Amino acid sequence: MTVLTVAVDDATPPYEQLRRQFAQLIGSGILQPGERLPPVRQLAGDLGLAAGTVARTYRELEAAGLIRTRRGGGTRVADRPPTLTEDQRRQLLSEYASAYVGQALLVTADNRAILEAVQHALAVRTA
Amino acid sequence: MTVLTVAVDDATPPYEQLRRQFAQLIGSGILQPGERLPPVRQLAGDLGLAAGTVARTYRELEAAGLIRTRRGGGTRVADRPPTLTEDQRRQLLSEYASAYVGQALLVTADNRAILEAVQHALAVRTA
Amino acid sequence: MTVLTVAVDDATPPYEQLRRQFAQLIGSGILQPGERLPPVRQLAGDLGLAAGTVARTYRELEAAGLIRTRRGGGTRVADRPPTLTEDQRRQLLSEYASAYVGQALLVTADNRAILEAVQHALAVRTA
Amino acid sequence: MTVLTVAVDDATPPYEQLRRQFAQLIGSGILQPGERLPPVRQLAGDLGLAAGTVARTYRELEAAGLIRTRRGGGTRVADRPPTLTEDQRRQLLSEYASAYVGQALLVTADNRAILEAVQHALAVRTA
DNA sequence: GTGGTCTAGACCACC
DNA sequence: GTGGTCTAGACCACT
Repeated sequence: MTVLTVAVDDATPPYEQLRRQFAQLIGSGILQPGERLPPVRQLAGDLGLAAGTVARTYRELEAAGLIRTRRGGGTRVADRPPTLTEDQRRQLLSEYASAYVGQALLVTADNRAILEAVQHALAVRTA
Repeated sequence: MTVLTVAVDDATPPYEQLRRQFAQLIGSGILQPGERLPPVRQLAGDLGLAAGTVARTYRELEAAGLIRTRRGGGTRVADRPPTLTEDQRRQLLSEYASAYVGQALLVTADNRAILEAVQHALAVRTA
Repeated sequence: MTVLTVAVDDATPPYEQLRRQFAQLIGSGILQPGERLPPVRQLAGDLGLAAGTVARTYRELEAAGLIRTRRGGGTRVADRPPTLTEDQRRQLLSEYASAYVGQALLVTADNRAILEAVQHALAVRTA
Repeated sequence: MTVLTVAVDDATPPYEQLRRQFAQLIGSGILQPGERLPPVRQLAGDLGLAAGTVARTYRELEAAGLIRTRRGGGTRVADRPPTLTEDQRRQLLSEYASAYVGQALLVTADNRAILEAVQHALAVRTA
């Protein structure tokens, strides 16, 4: 679970950085339904955060239906994480791609490299 | 210039959202060297922000060498925006791609759609 | 910590006056690595400034790598403040000396007094 | 007269940077009583400033008694620039030296280099 | 309690 | 008219 990182110098607050990472891990299936998340205090210690900060992340993930917390039973990925309509999927994917291309163009004018970087990332993620 | 937007409900602070957007517009060449940026107060009004917030965005862009401001003379894109080494380019591109793929997998498991969305965004941007 | 002062009638803005003073205190070792800086609001109150003004000073010092701030955790001198190349050192020292001599000549034509004032200041600082 | 420079990226406003430089040139005798200063518009053009900015510098120098302006007669160094008491001289010199030492310590811990830089600057100035 | 950000409006420096 | 800085106070994120 040490895939998780928090960049202190990022203007985006830690609880939100964490939330996004969990959302990705769950949405991509790397974290499977029913799988256990690390205890709040342990994760907080590992990342150098206060427990309350991690607790807030879990609270927001639960509100979004991505995880479920049971008293004394730890925190687990929800059995059936909420889904989107096909239209919403397309819309979001298009926005993400546009944002990525915007960033990538800042860094290279090479369209081919921009595509290959995605292929590479896909290969790594779905390995 | 109304391509610029600020999402109030985003945890990332407005001055930083704006900064990133300008960085992309400049890096991708949509804003050309020497081209004028909107006056601080006008942009602030358009976006519903305080002038100081936009001023901070401009200040940070100038510190990064992307723009050049002259008191009383407006704000323009720098003549020679700073460049990166080839290694830095590759590193950044790889990070961006990884983040995009992470988001995309949240929304679809279809690798082909993930790539096509990038191709589409490229087509639009470089049109 | 009341070595710090802000001259209201100086054309140099307060945030910059403060920044320079801290830079000197840190660079000369009067403020040691790890040592705590006064809280933003306390310092602001002591100096008759708005909190945001002091906050800006701290922000710029952090950007320069001289200090390290942690949300909710106060502000401290960085562990390893950044260093300069030998060439940069010589260049800067030469500029500072030239500026000093320029000021001193305004006030006395006595070369010996100009040197002795420096010796005296050195004795005080490194005491 | 091209000894004069204005650093655009300095937080100290141009009119004040200029004022200090003239004060030094006059106080150190490099500009002699009665000697002519460059016309406002010419100097403004050379430095890339608006005429009003230079005019303000001259206005403040005249208010301080360092120069005198006569209609149609250009601007000249005052015949008897105002002087300071011996105590004021000592006090100011001490402050300047202290500021110099503060800056220098930021850049080198070598007391000897700090003194030699002053000797060098003196040699250049009084050459 | 500590730092970060934002607003609203004011004044200054500059072109 | 344009950018820069400051204030005063509010709310948020974090320890």
